[in-house]
Amino acid sequence: MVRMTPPKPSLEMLRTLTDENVLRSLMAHPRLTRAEISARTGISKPTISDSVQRLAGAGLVVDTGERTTGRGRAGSYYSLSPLLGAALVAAITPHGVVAEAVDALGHVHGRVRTALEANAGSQVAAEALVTAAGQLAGRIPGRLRLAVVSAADPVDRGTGRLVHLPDAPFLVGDLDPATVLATTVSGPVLVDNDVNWAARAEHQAGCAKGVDDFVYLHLGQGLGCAVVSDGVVRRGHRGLVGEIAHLCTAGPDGLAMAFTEVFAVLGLRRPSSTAIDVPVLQELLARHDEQAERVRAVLVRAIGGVLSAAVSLADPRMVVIGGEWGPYPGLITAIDEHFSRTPRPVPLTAAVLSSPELTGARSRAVEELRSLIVRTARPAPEA
Amino acid sequence: MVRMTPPKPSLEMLRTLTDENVLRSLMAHPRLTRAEISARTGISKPTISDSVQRLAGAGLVVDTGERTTGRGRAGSYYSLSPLLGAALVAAITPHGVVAEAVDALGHVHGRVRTALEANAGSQVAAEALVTAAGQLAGRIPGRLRLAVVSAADPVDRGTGRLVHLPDAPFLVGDLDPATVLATTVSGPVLVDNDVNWAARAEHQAGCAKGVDDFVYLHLGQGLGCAVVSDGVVRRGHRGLVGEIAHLCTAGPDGLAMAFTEVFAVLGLRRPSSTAIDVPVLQELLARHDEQAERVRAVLVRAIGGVLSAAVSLADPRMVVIGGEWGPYPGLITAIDEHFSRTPRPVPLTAAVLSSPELTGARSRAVEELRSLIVRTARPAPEA
DNA sequence: ACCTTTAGGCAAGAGCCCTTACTAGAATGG
DNA sequence: CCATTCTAGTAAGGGCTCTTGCCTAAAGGT
Repeated sequence: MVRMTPPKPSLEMLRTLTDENVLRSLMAHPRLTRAEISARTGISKPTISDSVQRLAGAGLVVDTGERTTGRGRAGSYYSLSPLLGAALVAAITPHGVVAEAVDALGHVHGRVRTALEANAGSQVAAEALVTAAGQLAGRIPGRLRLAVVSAADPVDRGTGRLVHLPDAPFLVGDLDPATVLATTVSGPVLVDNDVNWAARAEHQAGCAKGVDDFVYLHLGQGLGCAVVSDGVVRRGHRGLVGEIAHLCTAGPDGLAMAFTEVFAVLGLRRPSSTAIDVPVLQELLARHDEQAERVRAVLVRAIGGVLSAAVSLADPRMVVIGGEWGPYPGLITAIDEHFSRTPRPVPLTAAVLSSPELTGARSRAVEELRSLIVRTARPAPEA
Repeated sequence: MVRMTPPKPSLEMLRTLTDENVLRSLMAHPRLTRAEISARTGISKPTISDSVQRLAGAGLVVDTGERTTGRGRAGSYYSLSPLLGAALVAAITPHGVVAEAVDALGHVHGRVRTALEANAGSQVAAEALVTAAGQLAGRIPGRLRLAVVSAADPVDRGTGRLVHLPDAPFLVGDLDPATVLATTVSGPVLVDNDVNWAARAEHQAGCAKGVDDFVYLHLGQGLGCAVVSDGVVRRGHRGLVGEIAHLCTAGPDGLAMAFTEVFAVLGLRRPSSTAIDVPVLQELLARHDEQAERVRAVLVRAIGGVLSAAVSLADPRMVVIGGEWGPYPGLITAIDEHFSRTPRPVPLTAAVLSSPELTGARSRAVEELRSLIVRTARPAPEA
């Protein structure tokens, strides 16, 4: 359903729109003269001058003091006020926390890495997150106005909390980023799982660039996937799109079973855990004896079953495979070969980005920060 | 990615927006005085008067000649011009063609039904469609400005043509509604399959009203489903979302096989066809002997496998079951019971609407016609 | 007959954007 | 050194839209 009620027209709306044009121009280009903004937006010079004056008065935009050089009169460069603040981008995995601050221009202002011991627990992760956020907050001129968090666990869409699904590993553990960051970050905290952010990154700058419908299959310690439909990562009602542990597929002897169950039967799960034993699996994928071939064939068919579901329910233009062991060279070609014999084959590609979850979260953070700035025509109070 | 470049502000834009407010008001209410429009939109009376005068001059709006009665000065009623035309809504199944004309108010102006003999072929269906469209075009004051077509086959999203997938029945047959209707309909022809339209209908007015994430499972002669995500029916890259014939699920003896294969093994397909034999299946669902129970158990488990895929990849808030034999009372409760023992159960409901595909297509037609009218009201963007 | 109520019109005013024309200032070229 | 040329920015005026406030017209109630 499209918007039923168009917005009420008013002169204030026009002014706001002009200001938005100016701000967006300065977000795309670090410094511009009023004449350049005018040329870029197609809005007349006097109108731009008015808007810049308004925005400068409100503290959103500052005269940098720099001047143009070259023929003609020197122009004054304007840019976004540094006090507009930044967004926190954080990725939490069982191995550690990575956090950075990013401003409305998309520039990264600092990066903090905290390693975590295995099984350190969500409490420790939460502390590492807060510490990192605090350090970053001290390094930037403004304050942290929002946060975008990637977590290596399913995320409840409504609450932003990490959720534990049956028979799926709970890698990070019970954690509520919004609560944890409430004191350090003044605005909204957006949380999603790493696979979804990775898919976003591959969509914007990776192997799925420009592909508006694709599926990203993550094969690592956990099993997950992301569904990008009409250019957007779809999350579903609770945010659990792509939690494929229980997807019905083919196991050994052609028996139907849950995807995660296949790994259990093959002995590829870590002891007393529902997580995949990645080292064992990688070692197995490297071998070429008969037993390894047999296991690999089972895996390929199981993954094929998952892809048949993805093709049926998402109709992707391509399938991207990522994760710790998914893009293993021999595996992809084997899946591809199996897949090409199915009734609806789809091109298969390995993910190409490193730390895609951070890239994806960062792009969302920049987007969100920009729209926050445009929405609130108000300067961030000094830190 | 949200819009990067906001629209350029101008007074013309305000005027256009005012006109759109007026038109949308008159689309929601058949006749209104200028004062009523003003009250409804919150825009001042003089502005509305200007706009109505403009639109009346352009022929989009007409003074009906009627006047208000009651206290106070009598006001003139205005309404949309009947010459604005209508949209064609058509549903094509192997059994026949149903077509109607609908105007911008959502009123149905005529309905034509043409029965088709079994296996009549797509040629005959195309002729029936053209004939029906021609009849309807003669019954309305304006002309047919667009068409929305429902077809009981998968539809290619890019071309609007019906496509034949391996191992799925090709019920209507090779048909290109856009070409067929080119002479009768002056504008765009939107085509989608009946399951997607049915899901749209259930979303807007049926059992999934207000539910922005759900899955509609169609169990009839063909097997299909629709995925509604974030309030919109998702179609995927080629428009083949929901073509679940090859989805890997559990068959007899717990063997993994394609969904449609289960029916083949159970002997529930029509002879030398990939279509489900609905009468046989219905008869079987009504029986209660041991063999029927056994077959039913297999079906329930197979459908359960499909639903596990839907839950994993779409995370619906609910599952709606429609189709000729899907909403069979005993079947739904059996699926529900089986489903409730899975790790991620989701509420199950039977579809409630009759001819949902027509309802869904009609609502899209009205929406599209309205937006077409609003678009043509604004000055044509120069080439 | 008079009052109340409502639709609609008119006039004044403010705001926003645009065009045109002008001024200011910096590099270039003789 | 001065004139030229080119560009940034400003000023003035105009057109357009929306709003407020007041007025008239017309119908119903008292």
